[in-house]
Amino acid sequence: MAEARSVDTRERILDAAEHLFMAHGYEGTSMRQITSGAGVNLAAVNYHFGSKESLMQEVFRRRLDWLNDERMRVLNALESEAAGKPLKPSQIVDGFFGTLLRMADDEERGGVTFLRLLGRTLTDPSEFIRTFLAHEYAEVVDRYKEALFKALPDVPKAEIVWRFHFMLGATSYAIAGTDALRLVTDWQIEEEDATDRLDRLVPRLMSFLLGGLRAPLPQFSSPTVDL
Amino acid sequence: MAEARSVDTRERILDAAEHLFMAHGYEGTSMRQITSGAGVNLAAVNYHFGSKESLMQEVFRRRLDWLNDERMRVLNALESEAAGKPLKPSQIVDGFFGTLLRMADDEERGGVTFLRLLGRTLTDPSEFIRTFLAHEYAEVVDRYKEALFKALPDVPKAEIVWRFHFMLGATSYAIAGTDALRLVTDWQIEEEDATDRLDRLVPRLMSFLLGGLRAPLPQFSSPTVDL
DNA sequence: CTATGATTCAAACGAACGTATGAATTATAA
DNA sequence: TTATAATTCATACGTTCGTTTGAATCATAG
Repeated sequence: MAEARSVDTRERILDAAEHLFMAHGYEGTSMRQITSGAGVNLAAVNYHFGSKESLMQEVFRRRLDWLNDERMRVLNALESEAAGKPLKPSQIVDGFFGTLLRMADDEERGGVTFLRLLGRTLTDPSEFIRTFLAHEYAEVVDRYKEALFKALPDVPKAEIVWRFHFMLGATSYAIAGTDALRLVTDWQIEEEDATDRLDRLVPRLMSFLLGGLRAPLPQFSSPTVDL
Repeated sequence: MAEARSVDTRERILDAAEHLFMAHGYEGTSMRQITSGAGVNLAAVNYHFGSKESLMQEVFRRRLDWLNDERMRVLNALESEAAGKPLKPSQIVDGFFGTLLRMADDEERGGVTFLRLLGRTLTDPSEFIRTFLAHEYAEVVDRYKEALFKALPDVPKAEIVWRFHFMLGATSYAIAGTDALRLVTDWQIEEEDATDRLDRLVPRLMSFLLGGLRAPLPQFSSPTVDL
């Protein structure tokens, strides 16, 4: 078997695809853009991955396998250290979302490119993508949900699930980077440069997520509560 | 001028496009899907709108013009009633995000279909779409940011802008509907049916957003704060 | 060195894409 | 009714899409 070349080619394709899918989306990226971006022959994608869909899945699997393993490892460590007692919500939130955000600094694991790709893809309309991601995430999400149930016994489970969902949305936007509505413009934030911004993003987002997670429960029945 | 037919045709195209863009995205929807979905000739889109891009913009303009006018109206009313005093954060958040969410019940203004489309499009990679949306939103976002600055004088402006961004993300996911990671499954929330869910979503999300907006400020310097 | 399998390559496939055309049809106004 | 403008229609254009093919090139094991 001649592996030396093919491994290189596979990796080059994955890198190019990751970047292009991030920049232009799945449907908006053509095979020819990918292969020429990777400097390989057009047929290489179908040879190594079978199809464009399979390539997309492999782009995510390469990163998500490590991420979700790491999330599991962190949660297991926290729980064994707690010895049966409930964890702090901040620990759980940091284990799930902090672990994700810290990938931004890890260029070997895709860095900001993959994070932006993931953030944008979570709302992607393509059915096969959402199905694939849901499957990749199912186990780890379940574990973290259970941990939150135990950590917040007074909050209805349905409420926790919703707030998990909201936290995912806030995080997704935080990492999608290019602010959807140009809310964060450079002239507005004079005091920090671009390198600082990422370091500060994590504590910023964590404060927000925890504030939302532990907010007072909503009052359904009463009309127009004035809080 | 023969308006009777063309207005019908225009509207039918916009309705079909709105639904298809929501379900399959901009790039994932073809002109032929749109025209056959609307029951009109293939050439009708280019005749009435000029191009696919212009159609996309018109799909949004039709809804956003009303939404942002309404947001302005609400904020103006609140501010004139407050007579110079700062507004409550809850009033501002409800004016911006509540006004949006209440479109879900208004079938004449697109209902949940448009809300899902908007939620998904805010992270869309296409440059022309983000540019267009940023322009459509610029004025109203600026006014609401200023109101928040005044309502929260002790919070650094940069922090408020970021939290606005986070709130937008949480809201986007809340309305994108099809839970990205299948977090919210039917069997998990037995006590409420689908019709209830939307009514309850607004107070749920409002609690979360306000909790996040008013969360303690993040501590940047200290490593691994244990809150 | 040779044989075998893995990989790369140029070229082509049919299908679908957004758009344009010019004639046919319909509505409006004189 | 007739002239004129607006709209619809079937059809086709040129391009790009994802995928396939079969030969050429490479690496490696016997």
